[in-house]
Amino acid sequence: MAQLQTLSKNQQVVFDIIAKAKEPLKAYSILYNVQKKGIKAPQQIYRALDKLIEIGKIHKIESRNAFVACKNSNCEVSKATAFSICEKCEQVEEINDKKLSRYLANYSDKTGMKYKKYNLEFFGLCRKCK
Amino acid sequence: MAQLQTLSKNQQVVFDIIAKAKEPLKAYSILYNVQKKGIKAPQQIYRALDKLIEIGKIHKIESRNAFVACKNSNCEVSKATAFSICEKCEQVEEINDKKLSRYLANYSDKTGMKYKKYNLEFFGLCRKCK
DNA sequence: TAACAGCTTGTTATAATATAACATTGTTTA
DNA sequence: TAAACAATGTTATATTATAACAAGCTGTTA
Repeated sequence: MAQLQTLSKNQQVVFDIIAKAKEPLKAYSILYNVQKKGIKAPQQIYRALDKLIEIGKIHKIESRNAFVACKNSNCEVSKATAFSICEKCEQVEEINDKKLSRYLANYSDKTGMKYKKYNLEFFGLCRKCK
Repeated sequence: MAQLQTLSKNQQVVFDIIAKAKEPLKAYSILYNVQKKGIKAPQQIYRALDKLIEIGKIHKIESRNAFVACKNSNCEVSKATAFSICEKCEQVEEINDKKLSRYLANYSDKTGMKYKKYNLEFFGLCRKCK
């Protein structure tokens, strides 16, 4: 069951900007965009980002140091993420594919490691750019 | 066919340190370790790293901003990478699993995107830490 | 051999990303 | 209401990465 999560003021401000954006946003670009709302320091952004990631409202695109809103199972803790990234226009889409996520969630290797989480990033050219 | 690649002086120095390390190395930690060899500036490290990645001798662990030597198909351009990362001891292993790599290399989603590359990072606790 | 192209190096400076540390305020809840 | 916890504000600093420019090496070719 998705838990209703009340966002704090800063968390809501940061989330709204990310959710409205069409592309992944960088922390400092978020910062510049919210300075009129009284948020002045990187720390405030990063704290909000950390919390939003923790509760699964956003994801970090590790290869880009940028953040996107979760489009899949809103409000669920994010421990299984997959993205497609266009190397030309930098458009990022979250992949929502039950088969893929089931495959990866059940994956176990020979080292005996127990996985709790994964992140997969595909790179290529999107339909427009190819 | 794996192409024999001659590394330049700086490239070799940086590669040797990464290859000898038991854990992923950060760029600046590499820098501190090679200052006795005459390499003084970050730029020299990053240039070597870029080249080594390009020719597939090392990989970047994106979630850690750290670098490991390729243990799989040495000297092949790296476009399909998978790692297991222990969240406690930070040990990283490259996963070499034909089935997994075949599955991901052939993966295509409904957006019509053509993938040339992927990177997968699994997180959990290694055998020692769990 | 001179001119050039391509790659690598060296160097200084600076940009971009992220966290430490400390003081304060708000909000639950026992 | 006091203790516990979450969130905020703020200054400073650490960490990661690139820009920009000058120069050296190596092989080609005209």
